[in-house]
Amino acid sequence: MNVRTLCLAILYFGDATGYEIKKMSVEGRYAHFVDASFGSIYPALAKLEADGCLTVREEPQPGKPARKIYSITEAGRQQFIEALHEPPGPDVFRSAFLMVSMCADLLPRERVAQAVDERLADLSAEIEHLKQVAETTESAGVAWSVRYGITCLTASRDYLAATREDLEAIAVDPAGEPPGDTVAAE
Amino acid sequence: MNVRTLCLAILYFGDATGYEIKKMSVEGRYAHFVDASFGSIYPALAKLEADGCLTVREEPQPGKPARKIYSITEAGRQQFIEALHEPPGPDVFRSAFLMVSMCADLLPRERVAQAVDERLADLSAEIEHLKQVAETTESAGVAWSVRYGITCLTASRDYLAATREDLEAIAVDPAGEPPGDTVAAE
DNA sequence: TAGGCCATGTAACCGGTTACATGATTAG
DNA sequence: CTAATCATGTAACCGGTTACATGGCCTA
Repeated sequence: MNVRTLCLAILYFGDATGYEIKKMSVEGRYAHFVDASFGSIYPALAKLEADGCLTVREEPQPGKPARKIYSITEAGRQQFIEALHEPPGPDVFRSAFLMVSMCADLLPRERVAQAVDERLADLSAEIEHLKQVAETTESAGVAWSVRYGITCLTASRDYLAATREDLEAIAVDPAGEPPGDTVAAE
Repeated sequence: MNVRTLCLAILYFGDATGYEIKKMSVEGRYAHFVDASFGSIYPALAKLEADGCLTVREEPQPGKPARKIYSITEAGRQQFIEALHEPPGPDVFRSAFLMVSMCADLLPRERVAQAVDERLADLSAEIEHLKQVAETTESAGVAWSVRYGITCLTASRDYLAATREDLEAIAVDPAGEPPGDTVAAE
């Protein structure tokens, strides 16, 4: 999924400015597709408008640059539906935490514990966020997706909370050998 | 996590060639960090060697280019441990399936069912793969990580299998209005 | 009064992919 | 006979990020 399609997706469900699209792609319920920056969104919107997929309406604001509110056109809707029909690539999960847990035996216990705390906090925050989305959405598809997300994230959080002791026990003893020495003895 | 660190991680646990690193980063237990291509791995290994993080040993093979087997040096180990101490970014989950499920009401039921089938197959394949890794690993950290992964993926698969009817019921009736028209009526 | 939020946009950069070049061996 | 696997490497490209430019309003 590229920024172009993301813009189409967001605008399918309502008008928005580039600034709002950025926010939604980072914090909102569109956060699991591509996290686009201004440097990619503004050019994408301009291109989309030139292609006839969007229309703009400018709303002047005293002292600020005018808000450029984009609306999707029929051509834009069609392009999005087409994109939805394309075979989706496999889901991608990239985790720096996983690298820490795989290498727990190379790290001091406190470092591993810290990584677990952070991951647990991230997980809880995301679950809370999804619960808020669940309360505000009217779309059945979004509601199903949110329940799915909450289920997966909760399973992850619960397992991590229940087994963190096992993971932390793998880490090197802070009083024992300094990190690296155990394996470095080749 | 960039390709450089990935190479260091893989070579920390044993010598390998660029070709083998590629395979591990796509299929192996390193698949959840960056999926690097040859075009990024070979230059990274050359740079790493120039930086004194790796040593190479060439193993000539009749008719094929010589295998260049890389080994990590003490400097390389230190750099990897340092990378492990850096604050890891939040975990990233990117899903085209999620876009389909969120927009289920814009798609024909068969399209949604197909996406569910594919996702279910991906999930099962990955669970099977992790079970195989579990049988072969000797590292306690890898073993913990694999159990964690199996737990999360199983929760995901089970919930999807249990609620797929709900999701498919959201899709547009194939006998009814063609996709797009329901919402397009603005 | 400092910092964050609003709001747009451009240009340089960069990390990665894709395609290319080369070629023997093995499995279907 | 074809396709995949092994095995290395380069060059063009591209989609995205980062940093920059501008500036008023609101909150701590």
